[in-house]
Amino acid sequence: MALETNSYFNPRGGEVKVSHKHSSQIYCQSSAFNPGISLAGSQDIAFPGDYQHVEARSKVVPHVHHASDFKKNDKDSFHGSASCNSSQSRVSCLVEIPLTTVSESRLKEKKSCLKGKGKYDKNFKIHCDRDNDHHFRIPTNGAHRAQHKACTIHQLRDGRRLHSATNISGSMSVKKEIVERVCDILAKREWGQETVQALSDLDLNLSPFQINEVLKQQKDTERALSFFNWAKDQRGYKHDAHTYTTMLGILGRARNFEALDCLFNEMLREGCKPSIVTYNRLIHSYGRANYLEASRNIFNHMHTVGCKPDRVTYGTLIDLHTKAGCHDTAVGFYDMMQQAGYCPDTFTYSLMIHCFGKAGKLTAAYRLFCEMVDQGYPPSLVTYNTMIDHFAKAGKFDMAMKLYNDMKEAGYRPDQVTYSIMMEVLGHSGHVEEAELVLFEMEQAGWTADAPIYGLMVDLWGKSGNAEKAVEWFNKMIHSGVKANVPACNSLLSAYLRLNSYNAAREVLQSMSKWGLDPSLQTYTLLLSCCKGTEQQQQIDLMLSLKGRIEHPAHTFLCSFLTSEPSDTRSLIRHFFDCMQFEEQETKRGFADSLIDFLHDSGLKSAAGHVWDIVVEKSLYPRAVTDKTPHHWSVNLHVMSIGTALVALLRTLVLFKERMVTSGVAPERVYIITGWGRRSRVAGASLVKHAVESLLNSLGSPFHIDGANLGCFVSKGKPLFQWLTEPQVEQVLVF
DNA sequence: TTAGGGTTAG
Repeated sequence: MALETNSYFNPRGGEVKVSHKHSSQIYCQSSAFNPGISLAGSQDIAFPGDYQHVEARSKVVPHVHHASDFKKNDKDSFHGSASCNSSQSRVSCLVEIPLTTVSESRLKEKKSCLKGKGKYDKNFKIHCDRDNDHHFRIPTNGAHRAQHKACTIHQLRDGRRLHSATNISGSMSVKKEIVERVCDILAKREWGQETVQALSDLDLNLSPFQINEVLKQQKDTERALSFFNWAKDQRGYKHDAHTYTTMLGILGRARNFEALDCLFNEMLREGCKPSIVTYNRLIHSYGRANYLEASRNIFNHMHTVGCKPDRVTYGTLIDLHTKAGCHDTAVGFYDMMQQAGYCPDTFTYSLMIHCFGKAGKLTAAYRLFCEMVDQGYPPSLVTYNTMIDHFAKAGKFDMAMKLYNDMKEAGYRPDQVTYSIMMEVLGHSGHVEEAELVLFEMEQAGWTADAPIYGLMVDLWGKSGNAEKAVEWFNKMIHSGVKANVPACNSLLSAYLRLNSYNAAREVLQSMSKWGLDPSLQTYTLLLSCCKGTEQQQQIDLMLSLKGRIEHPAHTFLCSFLTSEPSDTRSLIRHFFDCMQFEEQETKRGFADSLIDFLHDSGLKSAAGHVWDIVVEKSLYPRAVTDKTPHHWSVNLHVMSIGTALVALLRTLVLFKERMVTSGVAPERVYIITGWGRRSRVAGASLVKHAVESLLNSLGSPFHIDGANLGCFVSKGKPLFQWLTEPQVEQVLVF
């Protein structure tokens, strides 16, 4: 049963749709216009006759939607109303549903009507998609299905054989029951002959719609694919763009790209045209697995096949590139989106605010936040959380608090993310006890602490050097019935390693093993970053003693790296990072940073250099080496450890020298950005900066601090080139 | 016909 057109209420891009979703449902939906309100709710009401219930649902308006009981009137139709209210506006729709039983042929000539009328506050306007009367029409074939439907439901509940789905297509609840039955069969056992038999016993001709509903509920990839292939073999059945898209999404989520490619080719071969959603899912699947180039290739491919990217396509690409640290590319996609005629909405604005914040461009982020408000797009809870986080991490606590209050004023209640942000900021600025108070406040507000929240408390106390409090919170987590997870164990481990309490650290690792928690790449990063100083060998032993149920690639890698001199270092490193393809870039960067620092510290400079080369090749440091302009080159060592910063600097200087030799042109200026340094305790006293400075000074470099930026060394290109060709410098550069 | 896609912290 389809509604031909909707009534649109559109104050600031929000809309209210009233649609006849199905013969048994009326659907009233409103979205996005009030900054203060975010949650959805729905209300089902009893509805006599063929129409089982009317649903008034709102994505935005939480409490006030209303749908009246529909009453039969003397014109042989039902009438009633549905409304959505918010503090700023009210929308209500009067609906009238004729209930005349007509023949199919007559239906085609004369369609029954559903009339809707909008009422609204004076501040907002209603405009209608098709006509000014706010009329919308639905075809309906009335009550003659009711009898059949009742019979089918009865049979389903009876557990007897079902009618063919083609005969019972009229009822949503029956469709749901069929889907549930199929899902039950799939859930009961591993895929096999029994499953196939059980499915064929149902004797159903499932439609692509139903197959898709089943697929959406499948958690197990293999099972989903088996079901998908089973469906394909059913007589008269053909997958459509929806089922292909859902299956592609499942394979993408499981990172099974071989099967994904195969299925996509099959889709094309079968003449099933990929939709915009198909392409968006492919872009997302590849991108989340760090195959960013593949994502961009799909984006380009869309143009060649005439599929115009939409706001979601651009949003996905913006998000992926932000996560990979390629902020400039993300901004490029944002510009492209606008050139393609899409103005940013709340969602896209939030993505870009996140992007600018991650790129360290707080002013640009806030400018965009203000722009979005000016443009009439209310910030969402996510937008507020993001902006608060950026301000807080930059130490602008007054602005963070202002936005926090604005957010509450706009009607949002802080959620777990908001509380986490507040806790983290307090903890990292030395106020761990206040962070505890925020956690209690969170619990009073009705949220329960989960493993990540407990883990955060463990982490904060651990980082403040208080392992006792860290373990106290860890135990609180266990006692509250929350299962420990790997990050929480990592935090406790880190607390002990920080204090050189190796026995306690070993106990944590043993507990992890006992609980079946396998060490993660972060576990190895932690262990590696502690392997320093006089007790280095003891720490290395601890690290190498670590074993999960399945050996982590980092274990194999570090063993072969630390126990003997590997024959082909570069291919070993490359192979390891290939194995880490699906890890988050940030996580891999953390491991690489610890590894290079460790190798540099242990006098294995050559190996450290190889690791740097390969992580650059793998785009783990997309922002490290950039050109401000063609004549202004720079290397950014801002968030690196000392060892990594020095290795990166020397390698980049070699690169700059090669570029000058090849092009025969020296840049006007070259910048070395050290910032305040990740390891710095006191503002302005960056350990990275001092390490870089002493290296440059010891070699008599032409770099110097220029202007107000104390964290930036500058040199002109020509004297730099001369310096780089001096024998004692060349000697240092080769390792 | 119905349905399918993108965001924040740890």
